[in-house]
Amino acid sequence: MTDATPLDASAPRRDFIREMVADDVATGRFGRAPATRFPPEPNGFLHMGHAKSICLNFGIAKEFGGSCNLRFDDTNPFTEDMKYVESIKRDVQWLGFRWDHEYYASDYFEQLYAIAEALVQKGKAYVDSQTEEEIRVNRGTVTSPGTPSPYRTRSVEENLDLLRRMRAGEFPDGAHVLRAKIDLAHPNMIMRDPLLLRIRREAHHYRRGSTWKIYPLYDFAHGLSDAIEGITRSLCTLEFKDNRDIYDWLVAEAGFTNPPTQIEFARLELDYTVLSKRKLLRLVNEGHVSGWDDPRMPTIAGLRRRGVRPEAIRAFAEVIGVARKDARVEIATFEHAVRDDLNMEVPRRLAVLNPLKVILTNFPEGRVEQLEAQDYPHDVPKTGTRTLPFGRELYIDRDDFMEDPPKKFFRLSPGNEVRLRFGYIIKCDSVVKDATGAIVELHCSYDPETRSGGANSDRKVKGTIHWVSAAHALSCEIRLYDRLFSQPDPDDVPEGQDFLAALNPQSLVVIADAKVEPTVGNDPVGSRYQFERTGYFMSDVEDSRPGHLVFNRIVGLRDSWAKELKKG
RNA sequence: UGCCCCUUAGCUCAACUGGCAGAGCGUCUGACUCUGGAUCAGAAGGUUCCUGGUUCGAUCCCAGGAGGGGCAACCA
Repeated sequence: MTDATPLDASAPRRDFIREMVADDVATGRFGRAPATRFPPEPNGFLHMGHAKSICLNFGIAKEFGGSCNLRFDDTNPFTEDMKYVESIKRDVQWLGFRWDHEYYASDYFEQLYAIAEALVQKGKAYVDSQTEEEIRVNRGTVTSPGTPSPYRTRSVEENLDLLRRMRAGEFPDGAHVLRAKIDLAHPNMIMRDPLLLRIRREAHHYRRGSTWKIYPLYDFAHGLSDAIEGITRSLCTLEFKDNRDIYDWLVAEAGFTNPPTQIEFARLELDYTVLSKRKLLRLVNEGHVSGWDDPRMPTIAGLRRRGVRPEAIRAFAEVIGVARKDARVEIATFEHAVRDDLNMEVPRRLAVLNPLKVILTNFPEGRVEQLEAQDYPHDVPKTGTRTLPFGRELYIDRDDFMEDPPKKFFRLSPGNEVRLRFGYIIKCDSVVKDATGAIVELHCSYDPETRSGGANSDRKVKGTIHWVSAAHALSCEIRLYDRLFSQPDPDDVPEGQDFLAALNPQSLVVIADAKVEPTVGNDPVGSRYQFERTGYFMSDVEDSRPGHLVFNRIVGLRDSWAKELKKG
């Protein structure tokens, strides 16, 4: 069939999963359209790793004209909560996907129970009454076979009786457990009589209340839920590779014809952060961040709050691709996707993070000029302009002035000239300091001939810096977010410490009184900008309001000056 | 004393199952010249972990070896 398909250069490159799905379609293997599912457990917020899976599952359904369900894998009553299902639904939709059906594994409990009884009837499952400890010990180790439980040979009648009484709530937690009867010496540990059902007599399930006294384990619930829904390809991460054996065993024993099959792919690992709901939950619970939507969190909610657009996340998912090898992705790859998206979308504005006052000594007192400023650079296919007030007193960024600059410093320094973006070329004449020697302001002169767009505006100077008019600028709070951890792999810490030891104390730096051009004052919250030469920002949807503007740094601009400095 | 997965450019990763090995970042060079800490373009860069085998042809298939990872939760 490959010969029959002409090579199409414009066709997107496919990963191994899409290849397999394409093959399913070509051979009619499943006799139905490709069906996938995204199966989160509602015990935490979704993060970047889930985003990868979402893009994969929903993307395949879309590309192949199939379907994708959202199914909550809610089989553990101790950890799950309705607030998480709501956040998950919101996040999936925000990412730009719509599910065909919304399902809950907890709605399949009755069917699962029927399958359990059927397995018992067939002699393929039994009730074990060993303690948790005994079960673990008797499972053996990776290098030695386990020993069968003394209860393994119970009669079908006794098993059935016990199972029904488990369900009826006659036994306390841990008294009995339902196990598949497979092989205690199986080379795959998963297949050593895996547990199917456990007693949770007192548990309160967030959806089923106290009606159920027994709950299925992942292996028992997952594959069968897929089969019930008619999924064709069950996509999961690499660590479930060994579970595939029990997946296949169960759907076959349950009598499903043409059952779904599992394909594993590498989970996402991102530098300088953690992608584990357990760890993210600790960050939230122990107060290391302000919540699941803290802009430093790699959660979908955190990225959204920070200002990242769903387009950037989807583009990122596409570039990292999917493979069968564990993949640790550099944070720079993600930041690149974010910049790449924002660069083409958001208007430019001028903001001064660390204000240093500049007085133009030869500019008439009280005079205000209106300068026209482009919203987008020449290579962005968007247009727009705004007017910037320009006066005798300005603010520039402290970083843009050096009293004793190194060779390649093209910004302002005593006796040197620099262009003010959209404005004039100015020259630094003198530096004013306070008693401690700290620089308090600069006295400069401007060249009236060099106004932007004017007749003689083409005089060249080495650098252009951003500025705001002191009389017109709006004060604002700026939150500079940086990576949450100070090392690429937060888990790589000395013996006896955990990932919290790698937390970056500088991950949030708040600038209480920055200055921004007045044009942004009435923009709605959630507006995004590039503050020229600084980075991309979004006004915070929770805390920003007229009179108290708050901007989150989404991502900085590529910083080649920092590299220059490093080179020394 | 097991079973399974992985090893490709400086780095992080792709490569549609046998047909000239690709991308991002980084590096270098150039362009624009009012983001010079932005943006854009081009280039350099590979013994595809090692050793054998099969084949006209191997990153891909087979055997052995080395290195990394997953599996022994009544979590998912």
